Amino acid sequence: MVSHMVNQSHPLDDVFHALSDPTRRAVVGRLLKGAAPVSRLAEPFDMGLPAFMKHLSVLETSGLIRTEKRGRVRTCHIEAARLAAAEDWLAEQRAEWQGRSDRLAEFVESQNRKEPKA
Amino acid sequence: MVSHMVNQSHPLDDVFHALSDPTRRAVVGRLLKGAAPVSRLAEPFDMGLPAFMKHLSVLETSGLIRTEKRGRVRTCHIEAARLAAAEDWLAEQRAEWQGRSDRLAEFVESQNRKEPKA
DNA sequence: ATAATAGTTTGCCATATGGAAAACTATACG
DNA sequence: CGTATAGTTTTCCATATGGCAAACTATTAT
Repeated sequence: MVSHMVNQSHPLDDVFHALSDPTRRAVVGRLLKGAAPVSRLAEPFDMGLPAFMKHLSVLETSGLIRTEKRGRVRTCHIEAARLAAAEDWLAEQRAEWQGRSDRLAEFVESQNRKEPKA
Repeated sequence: MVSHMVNQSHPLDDVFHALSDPTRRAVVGRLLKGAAPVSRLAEPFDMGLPAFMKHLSVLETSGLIRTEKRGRVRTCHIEAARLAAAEDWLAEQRAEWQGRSDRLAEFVESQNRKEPKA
């Protein structure tokens, strides 16, 4: 139902979602070693082509891969910049966390909450 | 080195899935700045507490946060190590990609495929 | 003791996801 | 031409996700 869904879909939503599946992470890992056509990519996996194509579709929607069809063969390539986008977000978060000087103080405070108002 | 075949169920599934939602990423970002109780965390979001608790549950299952209840207040903390796990995976992938010496050749080849039959 | 607070549990609903099987399209190949 | 190959589309199904409202529990606060 669209009426109550705000859906400000951030591109990172799709990237992280794409990476949340082991098949798709494996495909990414494979494509990082070089481009490959659909059926060769699908070989290692125990599922039908239609199911596998859905994974490719999720990856392509996320921008992690791009594909092009020549004749009857669709070749898939990695789009490393998208991977970098995810890595960048994580790096920013880590920087935020590492930059904090009051993490210990915060822990102490959380202990103090045992006594609500001192 | 486990990484060249099909991955089965992996904790990374849960971490990336947790990060694929903007509400949950925002919660992570908030918690990186300091621990907080459920209702304070929930304040910025336009949804009921039950829905919000589901997000917290996803985060906790992923290991990205941990929570502890004192009295009637449940305090949530970030688990930065889990964030690092995701970042590490991405860094490994990037290293793989950056380590390849034939990326340019591959790119040129992909360009050539646009011309019918060299 | 009562009431407010902070979460939690329980139903319920619409949509998305991940898979299968079957039928189909479009290119190669012989 | 006919046939194998490489994808694609379609239909169907079970489960998961993300949200709501209402009822409930457990702790403070008055």
